[in-house]
Amino acid sequence: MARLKKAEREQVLSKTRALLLDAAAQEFAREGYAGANINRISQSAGFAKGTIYNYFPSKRALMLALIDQTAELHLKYIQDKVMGVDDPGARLERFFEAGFAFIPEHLPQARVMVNNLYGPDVEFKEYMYQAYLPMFQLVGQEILAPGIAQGVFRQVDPISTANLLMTVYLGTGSSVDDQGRQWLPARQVADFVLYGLQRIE
Amino acid sequence: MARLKKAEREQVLSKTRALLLDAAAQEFAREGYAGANINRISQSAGFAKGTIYNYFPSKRALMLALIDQTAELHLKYIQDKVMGVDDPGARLERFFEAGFAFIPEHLPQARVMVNNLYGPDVEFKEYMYQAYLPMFQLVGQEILAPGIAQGVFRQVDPISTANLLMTVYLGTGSSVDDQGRQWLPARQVADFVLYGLQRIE
Amino acid sequence: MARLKKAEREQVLSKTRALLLDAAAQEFAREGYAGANINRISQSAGFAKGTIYNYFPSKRALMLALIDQTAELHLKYIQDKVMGVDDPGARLERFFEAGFAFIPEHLPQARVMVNNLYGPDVEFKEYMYQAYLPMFQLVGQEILAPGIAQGVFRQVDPISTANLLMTVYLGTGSSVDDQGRQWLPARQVADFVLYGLQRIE
Amino acid sequence: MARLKKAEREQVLSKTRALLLDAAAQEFAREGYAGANINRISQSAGFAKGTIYNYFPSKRALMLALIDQTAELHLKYIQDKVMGVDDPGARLERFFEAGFAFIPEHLPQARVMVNNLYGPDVEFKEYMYQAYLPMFQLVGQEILAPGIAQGVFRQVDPISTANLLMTVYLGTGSSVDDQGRQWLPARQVADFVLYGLQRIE
DNA sequence: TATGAATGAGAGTTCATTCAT
DNA sequence: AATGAATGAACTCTCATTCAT
Repeated sequence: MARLKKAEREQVLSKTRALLLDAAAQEFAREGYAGANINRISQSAGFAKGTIYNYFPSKRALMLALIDQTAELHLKYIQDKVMGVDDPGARLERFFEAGFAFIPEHLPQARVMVNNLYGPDVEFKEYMYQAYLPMFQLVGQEILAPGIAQGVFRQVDPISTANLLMTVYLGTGSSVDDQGRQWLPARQVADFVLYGLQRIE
Repeated sequence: MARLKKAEREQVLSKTRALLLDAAAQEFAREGYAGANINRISQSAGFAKGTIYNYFPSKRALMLALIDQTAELHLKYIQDKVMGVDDPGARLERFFEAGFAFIPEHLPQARVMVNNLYGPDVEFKEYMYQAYLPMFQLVGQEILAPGIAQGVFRQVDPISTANLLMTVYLGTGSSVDDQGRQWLPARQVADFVLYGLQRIE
Repeated sequence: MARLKKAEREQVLSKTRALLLDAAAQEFAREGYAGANINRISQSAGFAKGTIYNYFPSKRALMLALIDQTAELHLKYIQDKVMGVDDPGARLERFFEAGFAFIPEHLPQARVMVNNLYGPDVEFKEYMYQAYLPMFQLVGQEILAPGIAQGVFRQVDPISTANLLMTVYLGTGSSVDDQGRQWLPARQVADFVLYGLQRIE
Repeated sequence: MARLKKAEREQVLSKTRALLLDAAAQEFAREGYAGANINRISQSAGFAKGTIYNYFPSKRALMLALIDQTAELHLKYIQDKVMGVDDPGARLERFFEAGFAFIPEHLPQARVMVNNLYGPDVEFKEYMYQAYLPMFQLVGQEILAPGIAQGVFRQVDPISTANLLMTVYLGTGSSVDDQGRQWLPARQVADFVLYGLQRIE
């Protein structure tokens, strides 16, 4: 039997892993963590029941890996766009724009994140905060703080406001129906927040 | 004919029911719906495991009953306070005030509501919307609409803004740690929203 | 409170008992013994759950009482008609005639008897044999034996043939659909058996 | 790809299935359907309690599979012997002979069939009729019809008489005690029926 | 690495039975 | 005698996980 070269093998491995994580996202999104069926995940990814345990030691570990992957993906998706401009107001607009664009493109992942954030499992919730820390910091340090310093935004506490913005973003972003249509228009949410942050001259 | 008088019997029944719903709220809050153990609920309410089925035909029905009970309680708690004043701005302040006060007083119930609202179970989600419709209407028709009409608030769409306010309220309200301390100060959230609604002269 | 006279009280008691046995017959017929619900029996007889235990100490005892009652009723129904004539051939005809007439008139009871006779519960089966002994004897001693003695029937073993006749009767008699219509015509079964017993001259 | 060769795997699977069906037959025969314990079946077949659900999706499905298997086995057992001779009278003798021989060799299965046939569960009853249709047809079309055509049997309706014969066969065949001894001698039953069918010259 | 049969703890639910009233 | 709330054993079924191949 021909041996795969190391690089090839790793590619196969990581492809399998990605397939499994993707299937997991869909299952977790549809059924919730407790209701998710790990055999079904493995099979809908195209593998047999047991295969998933070659990649993740347990159902919980699978969720944690999915959180990690999503947080990274999510940040990368938003960060580039936000940092592409300099003005804090424009950055905030970009944040909402990219943030809301991310959701329909990665609907299952987004749903799982929201489920975890507002769900009962404290381990997942804490893990989420760790994983999303960079995004909190992006909002707090790269958008709000400079905006306040430059007088673009009114004087608010950057940390708790970052929190608030994230809450609004995630809460409204998750308000999608089964076809992924948002019933709280992104534009309007962004407008509301921008308005609420603006300095009155 | 029953030996207990009708009134007595009904009192016992509704007390048991209330105990069970209370225990259910705690269990659902701690474990989530899927993770909740219905026998444990019955037992932590002080009954044997079978007893709960004398009151609720299934685990799902128990959750639906809890949603109903909480929505009613929640509305009553907030409505009185909101309607106690006339000015729309004051009403909005009262709404947040009472809303945030409700949460630590009924922490398990509040958590369960948020879990359902942001959780994966669509039946529960839809049931929640039905049950909370009166509160949506309170915000839209008794606070926002008159406020806009009187020029207290700027021109926004009352329906989707009611939605947004509810989202902010629930999203931030649920951001409590295990001791029920809110890490997004209610005052600040309310201020932000009030600021965002105010008309600029 | 007016006391009922002893006779009246006994009448009420026995009426309640009869109602319960009747409801039991229907439930057992529809659900089988194991599937029968004792609360449902009590309630469909017009009483509360617990009442049935004032009359029968257990579910098994209820079935045994039903077997007793039915066997007695069944025998009485057939015996009179059979003994009303003298000729063994006529008696056999009467036996099938009355036997098949009994079934649609007491369909639930008949079904329960057949279930027990061909069912897995050996206690019930043995109890049935005891309870139906008089009917076996009716067939063997009042129909077959004199018939053979008089040369009306051919020489067969009266005991095992009685058994066979009962089997044919019960087996074919139980072949009724949900409206109680027999799909093995009684007339034809009787003819077949009579033909098989006749002496060839 | 599975490591066992396909043929090997299928053999293991069908052996396990057969063990489970056999254990099921014994349990159903002893306890009846409703009283049967599905975990006990799995364990008495030598497996853990969950294993049975890898082979049958539910208790009902297990029973249906058992009916199918038994009907097929039963038919094959009888058909060969019946069709081995040409004369309708001989065929009828063979039918009873083989039929009665089948029962002690497959006692649990036979009992379950009779339980279903005379039991309260209409779905099982109907399924039984479907599954045993070929045997009905064997009796009607390969034994009675030619026998009547050739003048060996008297003029009877082949369909309802087939029904009657099956009833007699099953009813008397099931009259066995716990050691499998028939208390209605097969010979005698067969004789009776043969006698009843014969043409009187 | 992939497989899938086997495992067994644990869940929701049913219901015969008890008993205080 | 009648009631019906309470009980808890027992049941069917699910599924995360293991492991021999």
